[in-house]
Amino acid sequence: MAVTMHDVAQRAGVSIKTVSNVVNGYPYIRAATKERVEAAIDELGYRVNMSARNLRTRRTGLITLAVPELSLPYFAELADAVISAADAAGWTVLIEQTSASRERETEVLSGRRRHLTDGLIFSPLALGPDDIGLFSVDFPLVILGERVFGAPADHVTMNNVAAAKAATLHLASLGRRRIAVIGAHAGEQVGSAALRTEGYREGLAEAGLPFDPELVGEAGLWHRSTGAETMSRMLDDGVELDAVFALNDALALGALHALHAHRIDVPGQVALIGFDDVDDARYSVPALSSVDPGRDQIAHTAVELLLERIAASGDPAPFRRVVPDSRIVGRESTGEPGDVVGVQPGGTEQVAVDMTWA
Amino acid sequence: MAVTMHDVAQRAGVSIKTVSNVVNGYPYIRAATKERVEAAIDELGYRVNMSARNLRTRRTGLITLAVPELSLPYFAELADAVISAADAAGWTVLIEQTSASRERETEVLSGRRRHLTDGLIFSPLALGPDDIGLFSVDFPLVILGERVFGAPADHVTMNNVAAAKAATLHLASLGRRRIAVIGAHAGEQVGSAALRTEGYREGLAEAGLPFDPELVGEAGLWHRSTGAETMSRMLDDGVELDAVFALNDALALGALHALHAHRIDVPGQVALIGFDDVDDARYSVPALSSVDPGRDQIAHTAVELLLERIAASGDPAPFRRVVPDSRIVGRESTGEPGDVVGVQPGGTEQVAVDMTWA
DNA sequence: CGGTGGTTCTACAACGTTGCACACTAGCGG
DNA sequence: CCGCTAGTGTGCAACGTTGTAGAACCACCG
Repeated sequence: MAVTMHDVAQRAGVSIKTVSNVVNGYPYIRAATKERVEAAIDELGYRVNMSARNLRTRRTGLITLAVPELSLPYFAELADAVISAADAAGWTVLIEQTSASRERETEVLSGRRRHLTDGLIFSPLALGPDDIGLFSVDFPLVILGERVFGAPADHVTMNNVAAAKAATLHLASLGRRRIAVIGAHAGEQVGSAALRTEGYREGLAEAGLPFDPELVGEAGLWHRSTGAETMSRMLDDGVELDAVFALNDALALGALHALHAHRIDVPGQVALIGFDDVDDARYSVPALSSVDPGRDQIAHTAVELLLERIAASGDPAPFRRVVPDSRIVGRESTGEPGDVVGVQPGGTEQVAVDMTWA
Repeated sequence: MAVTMHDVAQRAGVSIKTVSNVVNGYPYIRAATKERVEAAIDELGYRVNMSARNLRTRRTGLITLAVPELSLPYFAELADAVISAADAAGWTVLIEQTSASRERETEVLSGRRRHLTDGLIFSPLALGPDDIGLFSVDFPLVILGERVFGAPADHVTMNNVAAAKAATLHLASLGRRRIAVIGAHAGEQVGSAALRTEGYREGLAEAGLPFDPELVGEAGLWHRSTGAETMSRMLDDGVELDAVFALNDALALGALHALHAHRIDVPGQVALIGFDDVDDARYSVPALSSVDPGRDQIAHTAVELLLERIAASGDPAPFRRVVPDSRIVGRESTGEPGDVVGVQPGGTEQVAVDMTWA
């Protein structure tokens, strides 16, 4: 049924191995031979059988990207960027959705699908520092996000604290004194919520503004709906505020909805800034100011680090932590035209871990 | 290095084939033997080598979903739904982004990656009826969308004309007389734009409203930016209108932005409805009315049809065309609370094609 | 006691490819 | 004319799994 190298070899009058050599670009082949083989390939419509090649070479040419959900724009855009970056390097990406459940995130690290691909780029949302043992794996792994630090793996993250501080200071620089935050997670010590809230407090302090617990809006899930609910609750409770820092754009867009429903003008009465700079931000009404954490660079770097690990399989090279530059993008919701109004530099750090690579 | 069935067999004191049988759930195995094998598997941390299994069984357990771009929310949500549906059936999805380019769409049908998976769910945006030859392929294929009809493959589509007509009639039922459309493609005979514009004209006719070319806004790409530009242009040109039907939600959200910039109240002065019912629609300001084309059902059906084809590989079963029910969802942008205000039924059609299945 | 049928396990030969080692040719310097 | 190198092509043996066929064993029936 399917055409194999054997068929091609027969038709071109050469050995199977020569066909293999042609297909793989082995240099020492006479031009005439190469042409004959290529002609036979075209005529028969031959395609390499990936399963056989993968079995023989112990490589699949695939990498996995594990994210909570594609219907969250931040992750959809991240996936887009990762797929494009991998594609440019000749690799193919398989996406796993974890729904941010512990069970599924654990499965990503050890489940049946693990062996389908040569490496994993993983953005955990349920697993945390207590699960760090799970991340000591014997395959190339790049961790994304703010939940797991110090695992024996490369890590691409963002400068959450600095960027959140800059966002808060930006609101203060506009003359706002009652700056609320939306999306906090009470009592959490790790993760984006904790880090960004920390940045918020640092920003307040530097601006000489008091921290007021009343201005902290909790929201476990960072969805538009929870952003709207939290904002509504604060407004209904009569909290006085003249600016809002939402810990991501979905929350911000939800909050915007609620502000509108309460007939509050943005940015006239309340200035609003989000975090992530998803595509939507540009087109909301009014356009949403946001923090661009360097998503494209994150995707690009993650793929690059992973492919390096795969290529160097076995080398106990030191693990790296990379933090891209982030930017404050000012748009209508803070009364600006849509420019980058601030940059927080990132950097790269070598993390020597005395753990060898399998 | 890696643990194989051979190692497990040795440890459990059975043959390799018995390990294989245990792993694959073959029933005639003594409980004691099975336990011994399973213990050995656990102790050694054995995982089946997919490449070898795939080579032997001529199946990969993977299917491809080819869409233009994940950063377009409609496709991100479609991908989410397809991955979930496939996952529930034990299959894994590989996503290809085509950027809606002819070259990449052609490659999806015949490129090097084709052989990585057992079947393809393909939503073409560049290829059209003239390329129908390309769709006569010898592998399981399910086509999505409105660009290619009559190809020898299963097809899941939407009732574009009926739904667009219903959306237009809905605007008319609110008393609007000058209903504009945004996103038309002049001169095109196929694709979503042509079908939805056709539905728009039918709706006008049924409502007894005249068709006015001035009310037709062209927009090649269906992005927020083009929606905003087109809407702005029409308003700047002084076109009189009291309602807008945008051919997708991205256009609608862009148009909303432009309407706001022109200080036009929605829905007070202009009622607005989109198409696709993406998640965003619920959270714009004001919330956007839209047409839900049955996205979940589309994803679910596409996976189901594809897996059936894969299972029945070789059978020349008649091809099917499936059209899910679509719904008009009325929200604030048409002055409604957020309910389904109309359903257009779909259906299934058997398409006998005298072409056998490879 | 032979035959029958179900159960449990195994040996062997693929699946289609590539790594390795090697054979052969031609050219060239010594 | 020998030995060496560079260029060109081949045969063989894996890679780790499963399909096929059948061996061995155990009741149980007539």
